[in-house]
Amino acid sequence: MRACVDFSAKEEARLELALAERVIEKEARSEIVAEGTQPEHIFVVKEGWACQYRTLHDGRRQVTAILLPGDLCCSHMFVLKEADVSVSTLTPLVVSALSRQALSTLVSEIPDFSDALWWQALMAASIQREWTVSVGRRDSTERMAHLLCELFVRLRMVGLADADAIPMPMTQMDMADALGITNVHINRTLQSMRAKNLIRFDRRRWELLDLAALKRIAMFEDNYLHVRPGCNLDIEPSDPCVAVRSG
Amino acid sequence: MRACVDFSAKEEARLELALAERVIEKEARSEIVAEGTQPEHIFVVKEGWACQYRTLHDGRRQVTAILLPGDLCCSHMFVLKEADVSVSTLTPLVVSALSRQALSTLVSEIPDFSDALWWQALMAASIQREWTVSVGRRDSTERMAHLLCELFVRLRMVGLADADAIPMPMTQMDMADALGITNVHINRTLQSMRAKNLIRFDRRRWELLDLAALKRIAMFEDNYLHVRPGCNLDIEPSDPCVAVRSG
DNA sequence: CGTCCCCTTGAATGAAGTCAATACGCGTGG
DNA sequence: CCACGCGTATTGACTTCATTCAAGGGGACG
Repeated sequence: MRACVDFSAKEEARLELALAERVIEKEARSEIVAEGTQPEHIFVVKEGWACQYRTLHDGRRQVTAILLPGDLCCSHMFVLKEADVSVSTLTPLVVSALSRQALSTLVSEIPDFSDALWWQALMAASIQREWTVSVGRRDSTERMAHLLCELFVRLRMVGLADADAIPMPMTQMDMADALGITNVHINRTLQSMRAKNLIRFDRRRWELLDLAALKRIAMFEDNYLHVRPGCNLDIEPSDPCVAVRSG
Repeated sequence: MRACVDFSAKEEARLELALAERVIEKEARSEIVAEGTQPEHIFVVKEGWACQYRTLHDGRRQVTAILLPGDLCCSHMFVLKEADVSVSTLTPLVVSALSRQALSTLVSEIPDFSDALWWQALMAASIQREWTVSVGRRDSTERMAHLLCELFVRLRMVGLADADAIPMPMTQMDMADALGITNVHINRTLQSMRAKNLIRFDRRRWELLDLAALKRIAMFEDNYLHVRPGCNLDIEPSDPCVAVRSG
């Protein structure tokens, strides 16, 4: 599922079995996890997008992560006592729920599973760091460009992006809350980017007209997301993104 | 060392032994880890402060974490391929270095050590998320207040803060890079906070004159940092902060 | 006693926020 | 089919917060 550790066929099957155990479907724009509660399960996103966010007393909201297919949701909740973030769907969502029990069973049955969990957690932390850098030190255009590059690479890794376009279910309001900008200013930023022929959109499909320029503007680093050398994002996504275990 | 898991006396001793293996001292304002390199060790801070940051091409810098005594530095580097951040000391620093080997030995010898590592990683991630919220949705005064509250609580947990004051080795420049603000504006923010009798400083010792007000301004949540109920920050720090393992 | 780094201050500028009005697309129900 | 409502996108005018640039101050240290 996540291209980080190469499981054997048997392990893969075991994993699939566990993930098939309890599959849940949620409609678009519904809350999965509420801040302050102690969720029973962690979730693995199978289809659709979700976002993780914190809301301040006065209503200000900051999205802290976008969850795409293959991502884990709230892996921290079994160690920390309660959720410090909320999670809501952006699109209709299909997730596998894993109980604490199921998780520890997997850890004991699949030798490399623990490594996979670590990889995923550290990856998420790395993305989180870069988001801090974005909101702290990039201006609105740079932030937007960085978000688009990140989403492009991540979607590409799981075969959900064309060579030059991505689906975009987020509203401008969602983006505003993700980038720490107001929705009005997001709109203006997007317009200026469209005027420069960097992007174009038709409904919920966004074309990245000049990916190289976007990366340059965003100061997007290719070693970000620790993309495997064997994982060539330029080729068609149908081509399997071969996982090579480091070390 | 980290108040998260209660080790037995024997385990504690084993841990101390490992940490004593290779102790390194660094002078103030020196680089420990450079972005892009693959460090040989992870570090446990014993004394002093350090900061983790990313630098963009054009020199803009964003501090992504402050490392205090008890904190782990760069635990991700054994899983991810190379450092995606730099780390520099703020004060003279004493750290224990652990090789990958030493780390995995500890994991196998101390049953709960892996849990401790997880706790630390998820804790760091939680702080990182809150920093994203800060730079994204808090104004300069709120950010500063939040940083001070966070440092107060974290220092208090390791017995390094008085009831109403903290040491502050960071320059206003460092704070600027941590909060995503310019140093000039940090200065103005601090002055306005001093004028409101929220803080006062004498050299590198900062008094938090009205912690309740600071928390209110920062919208600082007490469940942030997942402070254990048994860990009362109001009492004297000399009083041991008893660790209670959750679950 | 000079130098360097850090802190402080002022004036001008700029990026993003606020408020408010309008437009658009889409599904619902009359 | 059209009117309506609702959420989202767009636009303009104005304000605010923060940056920029530039200059001066103050303490530590050689």
